[in-house]
Amino acid sequence: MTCLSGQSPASPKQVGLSRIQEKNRSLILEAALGEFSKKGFSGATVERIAAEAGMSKSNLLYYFSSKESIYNATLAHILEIWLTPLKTLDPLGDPADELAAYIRQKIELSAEFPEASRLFANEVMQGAPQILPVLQTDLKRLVLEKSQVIKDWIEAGRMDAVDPVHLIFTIWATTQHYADFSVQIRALTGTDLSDPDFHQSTVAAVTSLILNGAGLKWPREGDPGA
Amino acid sequence: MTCLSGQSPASPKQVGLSRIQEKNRSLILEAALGEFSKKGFSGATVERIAAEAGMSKSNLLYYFSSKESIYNATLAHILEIWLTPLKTLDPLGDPADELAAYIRQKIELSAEFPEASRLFANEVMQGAPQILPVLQTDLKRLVLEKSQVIKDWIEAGRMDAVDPVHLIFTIWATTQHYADFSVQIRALTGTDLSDPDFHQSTVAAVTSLILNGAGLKWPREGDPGA
Amino acid sequence: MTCLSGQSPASPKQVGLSRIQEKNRSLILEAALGEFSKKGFSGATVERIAAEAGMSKSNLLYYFSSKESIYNATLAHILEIWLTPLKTLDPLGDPADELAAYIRQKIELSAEFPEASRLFANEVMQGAPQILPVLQTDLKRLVLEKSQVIKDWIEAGRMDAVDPVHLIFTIWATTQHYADFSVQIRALTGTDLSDPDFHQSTVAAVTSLILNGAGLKWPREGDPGA
Amino acid sequence: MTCLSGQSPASPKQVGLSRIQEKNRSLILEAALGEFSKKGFSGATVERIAAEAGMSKSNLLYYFSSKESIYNATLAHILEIWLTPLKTLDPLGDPADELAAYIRQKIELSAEFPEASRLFANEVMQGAPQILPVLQTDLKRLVLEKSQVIKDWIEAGRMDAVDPVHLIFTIWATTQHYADFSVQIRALTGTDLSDPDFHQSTVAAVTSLILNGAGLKWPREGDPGA
DNA sequence: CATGAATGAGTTTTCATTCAT
DNA sequence: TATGAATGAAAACTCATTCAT
Repeated sequence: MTCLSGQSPASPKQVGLSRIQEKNRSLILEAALGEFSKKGFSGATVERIAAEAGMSKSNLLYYFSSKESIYNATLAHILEIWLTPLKTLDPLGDPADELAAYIRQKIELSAEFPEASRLFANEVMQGAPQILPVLQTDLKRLVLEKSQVIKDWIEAGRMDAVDPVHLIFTIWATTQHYADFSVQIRALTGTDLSDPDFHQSTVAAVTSLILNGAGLKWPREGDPGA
Repeated sequence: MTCLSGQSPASPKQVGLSRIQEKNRSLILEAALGEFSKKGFSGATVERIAAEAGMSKSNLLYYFSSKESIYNATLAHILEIWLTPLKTLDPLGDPADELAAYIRQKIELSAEFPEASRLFANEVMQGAPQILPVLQTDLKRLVLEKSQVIKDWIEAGRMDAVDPVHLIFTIWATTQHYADFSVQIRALTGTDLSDPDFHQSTVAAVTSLILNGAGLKWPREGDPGA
Repeated sequence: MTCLSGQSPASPKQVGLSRIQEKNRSLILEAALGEFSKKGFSGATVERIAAEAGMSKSNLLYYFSSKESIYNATLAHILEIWLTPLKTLDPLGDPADELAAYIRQKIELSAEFPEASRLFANEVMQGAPQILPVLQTDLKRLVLEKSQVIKDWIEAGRMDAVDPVHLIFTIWATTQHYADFSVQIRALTGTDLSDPDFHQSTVAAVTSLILNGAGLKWPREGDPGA
Repeated sequence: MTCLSGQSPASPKQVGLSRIQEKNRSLILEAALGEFSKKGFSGATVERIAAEAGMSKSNLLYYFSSKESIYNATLAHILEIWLTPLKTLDPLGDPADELAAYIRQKIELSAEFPEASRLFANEVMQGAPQILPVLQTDLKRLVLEKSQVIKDWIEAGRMDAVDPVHLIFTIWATTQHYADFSVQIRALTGTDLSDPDFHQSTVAAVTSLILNGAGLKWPREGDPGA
């Protein structure tokens, strides 16, 4: 993956981090995710991140040499998680099963890591200043690869001729929307993905819409609900 | 609509603004939309907005008494545009035509006002600090009303039994995605909605996916392309 | 009197001011007195003075060319009133009567123009940047003259040998205190000079203290109260 | 005492301040007293206070989070000193001795801390925005208590029936006048309390006036001068 | 005589970052 | 590792004053 990791501590003598270093870096990244996703890069402050991570500003800057490097490390940290589900789309599997599984996984990510979703959305919306290279290389490669998988399914007559890239965009858009716009969703419905019932109805509705839209029967005959 | 307008200049004697005031306010709002959507609230600076609007910082603050009031006025300004399309969904029309028209309009908005879309997304993602009340009242009322329209179509057997709210969310998510994530889209496809071809293929793909997903045949028999 | 008057309007063609000019200058001075005495020179703003005077900032600056010139005019305006009572101290009168009358007048001024008193106090406390020359010339001459009057009374055996200057300072200090510290007085007693009863008891107490302190019987035999 | 202290630095873990903190806070308060008493709250600038205290503006704001908090801390700092003398008025002592001592102490404070006196006067004259609560509680309690002492002396026939509150006000007014109006006093007499001779003559004159005014012989028989 | 529009200098405050220990 | 102390650059906002009409 194109390098996006934050700098190492000032004295990089040891490659292997000590126990306490490992723990503090992790505390910082967690705190940073909260702050950056809530306030954006400019709105977040090093001081609040440090406070949230339970350490002094100075100490935080011992681990990450600048605000930007914390931000980059945070992005790098979530990007991995973010792109994993698509990788699992299996060309040998059944199109409906594969796409349904993908959608389900994406919604699960939105439910479990809404802050990561918002951080990512924020970064991209502001022009992807940090991760544009990653998008242009790694993500592009992945999308091309999986588009081919879908194209193959289409050519094999196993689903309708939907544009694979638009299909992928639609899945991203829909699943991430439930994380990114959760405040709006809660304002309109009184609930959001953190509620298991709403989570389940979301998975059902989105999967059904997209799969049927792609000419795949869903839910399958005799398949209850999900 | 729940009030969200920015303050008027110092002497509000006249409701109708003078020519020059009208023009300057409009210049400011345009500049502010650019800045806020690109940098977020905290990242934007009054100075850059003023420069972009072609006036001094002080003069800008003569028209809007604070950064926040510029932001609110900008939000109020776009909100109207933003909510209009859904209002046009006609209970007496044909479900497929109505939904297709709605999707097309939303994508057109995304193409024409991507910055407005990103500003709105940003606001909601940060917890909708300014517009939450509007979401909870006006938008909620509108969504409930249009959900009922869809429900009626379903009960009349004119479309599949998709959850109306999820259907609306899916349309929002998908259409806005093309504005909000245009940098990512451009990184992956080399183009975006500003390209008429891509615009058209997006409308076709999204409409087809969602309408077919809702059990509505699309494109109709003998309907070429769109 | 050493010159301290504010500048005349921009076009000084006419020495005699028009009716409306006269009225506006007077409105401004009144408003300025309120503002300056409440907030001090730096804390007062031209805008608030203008608002209080019921005109636009620009118009106010048509009458007085700068904030400082308003301030000077205000000071000049009150100084006359401020120094008048001492001038009336009559060498031919009875010491007790004269001093009692002076004290009564000073307290009346404090009651009627507490803002003027505070403005004056403020100016002096900040080093009398504007009126120092007046103090050094006009006021000094007056004090010397009236000190001599008191000295004469002392030499004539009509009162005790109190230092005339300290006597004058004591009268100033005491009488002005009731205006300048009225907030503290109200916090401690629940009332102040604006209450006729308190006004009267103040006159009685202060006069009695100072006159008896100077060896003058007060209140006189058979003189009820005052 | 009703709370009026300024905030502590960022990490308030330790109640006891470090050596360097103690020193810097004290430098700041001293500089602030000078600035605020000379220019008033609005006229003073954080930058000048910092310069006077020999540190950068930013560092000053590391110790006090805002201009207002410096101001409050400064007020709190002087208030203690300010109210102490009255507390020493001893009901068991001789009225003349006690009052003379009180007057002497107050004039000494005026001589030693004229800036504190002016700061206090300024605060009260502007409506006591910060210390009104202190006046209404602590100071009021103290004044009531000491008024009773004086009343007892009067009832015991040890002094004339002067209103105790007015007596206290007169003492405050007179003694503080020599600090607050020292510029005027210097303009009129060519000297002020900083001159030992003038200091002494002031003590003599004021004490004599007030004590004799209250029916107390002063100076006592055979008591030379003071 | 009056006002709306515009501005530049100054002021408070925030904040990432550096320094010393 | 850890932190308190210090700082400079930038940002929002204020306000007296000027300009044009």
